[in-house]
Amino acid sequence: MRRPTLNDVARAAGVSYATADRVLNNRGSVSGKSRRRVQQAIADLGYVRDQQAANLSRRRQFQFRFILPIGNHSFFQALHAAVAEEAPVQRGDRVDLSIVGTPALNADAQAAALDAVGEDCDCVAVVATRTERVTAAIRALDARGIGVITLVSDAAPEVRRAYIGIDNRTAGRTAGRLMEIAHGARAGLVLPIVGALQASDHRDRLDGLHDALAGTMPAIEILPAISVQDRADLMRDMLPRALAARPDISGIYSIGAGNRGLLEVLARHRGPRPFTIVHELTPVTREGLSGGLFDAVIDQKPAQEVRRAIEVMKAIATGNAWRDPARDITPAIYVKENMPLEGGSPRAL
Amino acid sequence: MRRPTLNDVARAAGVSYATADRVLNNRGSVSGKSRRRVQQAIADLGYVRDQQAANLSRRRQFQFRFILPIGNHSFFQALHAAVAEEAPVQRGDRVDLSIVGTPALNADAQAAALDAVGEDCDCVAVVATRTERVTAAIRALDARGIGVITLVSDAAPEVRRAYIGIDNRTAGRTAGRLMEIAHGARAGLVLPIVGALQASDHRDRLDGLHDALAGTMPAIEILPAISVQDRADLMRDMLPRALAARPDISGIYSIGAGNRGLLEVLARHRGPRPFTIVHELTPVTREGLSGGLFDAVIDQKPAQEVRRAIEVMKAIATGNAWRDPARDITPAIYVKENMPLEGGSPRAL
DNA sequence: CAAAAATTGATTGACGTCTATCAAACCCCC
DNA sequence: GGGGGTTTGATAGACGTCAATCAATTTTTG
Repeated sequence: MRRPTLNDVARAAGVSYATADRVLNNRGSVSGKSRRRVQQAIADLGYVRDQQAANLSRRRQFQFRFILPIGNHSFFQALHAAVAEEAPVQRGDRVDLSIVGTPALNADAQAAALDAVGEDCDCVAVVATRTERVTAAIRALDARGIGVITLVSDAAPEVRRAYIGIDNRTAGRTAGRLMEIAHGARAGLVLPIVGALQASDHRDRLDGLHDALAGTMPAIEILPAISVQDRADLMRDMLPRALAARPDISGIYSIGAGNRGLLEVLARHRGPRPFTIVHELTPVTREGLSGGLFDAVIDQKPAQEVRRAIEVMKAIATGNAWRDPARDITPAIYVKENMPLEGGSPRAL
Repeated sequence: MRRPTLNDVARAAGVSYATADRVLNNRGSVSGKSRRRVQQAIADLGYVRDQQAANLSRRRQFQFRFILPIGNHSFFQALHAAVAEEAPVQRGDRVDLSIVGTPALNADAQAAALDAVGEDCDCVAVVATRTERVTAAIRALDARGIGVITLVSDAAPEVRRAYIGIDNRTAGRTAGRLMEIAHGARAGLVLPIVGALQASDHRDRLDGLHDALAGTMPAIEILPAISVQDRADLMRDMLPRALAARPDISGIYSIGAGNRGLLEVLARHRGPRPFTIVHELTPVTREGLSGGLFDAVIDQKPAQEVRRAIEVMKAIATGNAWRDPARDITPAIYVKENMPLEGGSPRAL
């Protein structure tokens, strides 16, 4: 019951190993008859190429580079940690991961990091900004034969090979639906809080919120978004004023970061607490969920995205097909009860 | 910049390949001095054993068996499909998956399937029932050196190596929290629908619902559960009567299967529609979500569970440590907006 | 029919690790 | 310092595939 090798295939097809190899890897010239017999034998025996032996023989070693924003956002830190955690595991499978950090939202730095990718690199994943410079840099890399995928934040779709990340408009719609559920069939007033409206992901989420709440009856209205630059201090400053101005606010949708400030403001808030949705599972948002100050977290599961990215990068590097990631990467909804445990250290046998 | 091999390590440590190998795989006898020098060299060079070459050389081939319930429940079909889909992929990585179906909820058949596992099998995953016979069968397998993990439904924790699946009580609590959110701060009446209360997963979910809604103010009350045996026809029969008996029902929590019937009943239902939560993303529940008759689906992401199970089985078979799956396997909440697309065919390059 | 071209077979040496064997070198103890 | 045990080195043949070479055979072509 040993699994068949290419030698078995050759024997079954009545040809030499060399010919079977030529068919399998279509190289050299093979007559139609031999080709058919080999393919038949492959089908009959259920032969599947041993990837591990193949990789060994080809001395195939993948170099993948992740270009990630650095910054004190917990989300980026989590993303970074997720890549770092995969590195030693992948190392044993002949895949080397390297990480380059760039200042967040800096298109020049990103383009520079892309340009700096060496020839030995097989594929690049970048948390992209959608700018001319980055588009050009990605195109240049592709011309050098190095595929680029985008992670978390997309670039121009025509230049990258795949995008691994959630659709932010969908995320916003999901938040809107939760708002609607939380309002029952009552009217309401939702305050969106963004980092900056220039950021396309924030804008998309806000658009999604509008999509979902348009035409609710009775109406759930949406206030103009306040911008806190993803900073907790600005949140502490601006949010109380906004809440004071409109005491009838029944929902808060925090689209970006700075949620430490949000948490503090809500803790001090008098009166009925607005239904509060925030983004990304981080220490702060976990605290908010457990403490009951945040009602729901919309998360993109960065660790899963990273694993998925590596899968797709392998497929690109080997020229195989891959599953369209858009199908299974959707924003996750966490409430207090289904929030996953933090950490997750390996358990000894 | 080739990655270091064990030969490089030996050279750096100033010992022979044989000695380095003895240290790495601790076999034979090695002096403390040599051992230290080799370990130092491993650390210095950042040597990581090439798993693929190692597997090849050991002719390590894993045989994993999945023992799954058969039945016309879409969930089990999805689980089956998920395993079947992984099979060819894993095949290329020297892992053979085989599936054995047993009649659902039949402990004898399950125990028989466990007993029938051959010596060449390295690890077994079973959707278990928590019964004496199954416990004994698992223990017997373990005694033969074949580890057993449970999938989706747990057995006695002391006999299995790991459980891959959601905590059903948590799932029930999650449903309860959604109910609470949907009720705003209003009173309500929730009707739970189970397959059978003997099934521990259904009982756990129901308990979770009670946990979450206990002490809500004003009270959200929970009716006694009706049992529809996971059958759509019984659902069509019993549910309308239950709804007629208590027109003030404001929420429905469908804990098991038979949701085709639920969908039809809700479509015909007059008056305000109860907030409806169901389990498992299947064609029927997708339809319910898109059509707006179901409000939320709690899903256990079977495909992800299967991949996770294979990972853990590999770790068990090789004697490595594995991550505690309980940390990241939590019930997912889907609403209409964040529901993943069906299918997910591979995309060509 | 002969020459040219296409196809095939046989073989070889990697790739990095595992496993085993045998002889040589070293250590400790009496 | 000699004997017994322990540690070490050197080496070789797998594992399944890749990639290449060269000679032998078949087919095509003029």
